[in-house]
Amino acid sequence: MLNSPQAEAVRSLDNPLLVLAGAGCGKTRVIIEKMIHIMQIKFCRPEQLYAITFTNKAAKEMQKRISKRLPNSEQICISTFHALGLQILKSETKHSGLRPGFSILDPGESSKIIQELVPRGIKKHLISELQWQISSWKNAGFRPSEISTTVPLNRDIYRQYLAYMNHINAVDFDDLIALSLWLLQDNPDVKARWQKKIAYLLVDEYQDTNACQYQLLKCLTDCGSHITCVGDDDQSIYGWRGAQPENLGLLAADFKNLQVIKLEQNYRSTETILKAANAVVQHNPHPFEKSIWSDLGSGELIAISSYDSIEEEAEQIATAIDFSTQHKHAQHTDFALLYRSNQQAKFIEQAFRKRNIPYHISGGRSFFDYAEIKDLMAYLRLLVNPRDNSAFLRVINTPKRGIGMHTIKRISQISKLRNLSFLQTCNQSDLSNQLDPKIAAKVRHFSDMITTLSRSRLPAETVLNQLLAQTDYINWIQHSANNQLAKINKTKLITDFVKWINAICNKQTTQLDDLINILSLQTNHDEEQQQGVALMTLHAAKGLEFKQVYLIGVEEGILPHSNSMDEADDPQQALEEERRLMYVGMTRAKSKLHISYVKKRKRKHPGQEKIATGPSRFIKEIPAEFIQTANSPERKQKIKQNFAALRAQLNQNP
DNA sequence: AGCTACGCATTTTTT
DNA sequence: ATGCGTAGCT
Repeated sequence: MLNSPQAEAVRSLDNPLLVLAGAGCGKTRVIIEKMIHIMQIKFCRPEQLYAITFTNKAAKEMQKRISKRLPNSEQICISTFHALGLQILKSETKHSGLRPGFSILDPGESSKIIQELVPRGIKKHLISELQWQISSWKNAGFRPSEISTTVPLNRDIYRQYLAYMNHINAVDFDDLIALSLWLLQDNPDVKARWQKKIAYLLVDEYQDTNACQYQLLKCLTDCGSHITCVGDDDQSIYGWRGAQPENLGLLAADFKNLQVIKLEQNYRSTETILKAANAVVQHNPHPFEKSIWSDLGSGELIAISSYDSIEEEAEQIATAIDFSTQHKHAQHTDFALLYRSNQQAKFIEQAFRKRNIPYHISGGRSFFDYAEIKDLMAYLRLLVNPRDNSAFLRVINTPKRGIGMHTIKRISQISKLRNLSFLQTCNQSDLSNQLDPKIAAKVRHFSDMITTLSRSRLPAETVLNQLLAQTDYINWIQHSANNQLAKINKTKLITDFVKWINAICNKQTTQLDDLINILSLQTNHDEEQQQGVALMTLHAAKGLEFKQVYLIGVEEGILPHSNSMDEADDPQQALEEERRLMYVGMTRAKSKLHISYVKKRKRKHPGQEKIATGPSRFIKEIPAEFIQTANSPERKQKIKQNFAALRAQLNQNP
């Protein structure tokens, strides 16, 4: 059953709608019910219904939930912002300046391109700063011509970057949104077509939209009535990526007759957890007043513990979870450990492995981060997009075929002179005049293989198998692995990739270029192997819930993170965002929240001495009435139990 | 000359 | 456990 504001949000179809929903108040549910409602009253055809999320995970989850309720749900367009951008760019190649088969580059590749555009000898951190600058300009929706900067050189590099990306027929993640926006702005007829195509637009996690995404939304709906945005300003944690929680306010200014509905009843957490989280986030200024409440009872107090070292923190938590699962009927999946940065997971993993506690890490290293997968992706990209120099550079000598840096430099020079891509240059008939004939033969062998395969028009899975066979890739991987385990793991990686591709091909498209684009936007393969205790960053935890949550490393310098304030142009805003991160973490817990901090922690790289760190200021913002203090009788009792359990275990396996 | 292999510093959050 | 710089090696 929906509560009355939820039901009102679902039924409100005649005006633009903003749903301000607190954590755990059922905002995703509103989106799903609203889609079902729209379909049931036949307000539009399913392919005209668009739901936009930020992560693939959220999109998948939504797709799954709606497929249980509607027969033709797969025709509804549920996608991420980036996937929508891709869809627009792909269907409008006539106007975008891109050619079919264009590549999506990852940030590593885009960094290398910037490196090439910048004067030689520029320090690495300046390059990443420039990359960040370009990204921010795109996130703001600024074209090079629209920028007034104190450093005109940066703007020139931005311009050159866009030109080079176009030359190699590639886009980066930010381009998917920015180029889509510019395309619609420049072509009113295309814009009109898309506005017609989208009968109703629903946006999840609206507070995470950046200026560019906001403008895109405005373009797609023409400030029309058929938009529903769902968001929570207290959960805006992507400011560093250009997200503007101000977009919540802009909506009222730009969309006529905006209706605002608040969802304030929380169905997730106990009153204790909710009140404590609210008390923390109330230290931030609030343009929109919300008062979240719950009728789930007060429940347990929040446990706050301090430890001498990160190792001890990990050991104690592992022991406690072990104890709960063995003696208190708790499931491993009831628990989540949340932390500020990925590296904090390392010690927890060690402690968990020692005790054979099952766990999974989400968000960390993904399938697509493995060099082998990047190699194969680059091969596939090059087949579809012969202008993709980034892909070319990755695979020209992988596996090693005796083509080294100097040869590559030479190919690059010739390419520049003739305004060709690297692969096109390799296909030139006079190549053997330009290079050492022996090396030219090797280069030619490579380019022939690529060209033949790309012309073959074979189905994706066959192409991949051919590629693996002709490059002898698996053999090379096994040869380069230095131990047996690595050999097995890497081979499995490849076979998993092949399986993965077969699965996608069987399900939908066999077009190689579609396949590659889908894969490029896939960051982690969060397949249903989500067993055991969940380990993830606070960012990755948004939208999820767990019976018991451990927030670890809640110290000054970690949460709030020192870098976030040092590097921000507005430290106050950065601090507020860190506080919201704390709020998001706390509100993930349904019944029990544990918070811990460490007294001494290894600091940065130089000299590895441990430095004393204090508990986070956010801990002090939790009213004492909700806290079960570390030296309370219950706490002491628990420590005794844990210690006994640990000793028993150590005695069992000496 | 040009390529391969061994070694040294690196992590805030993500599509 | 990756990416870049400097040696040996063919």
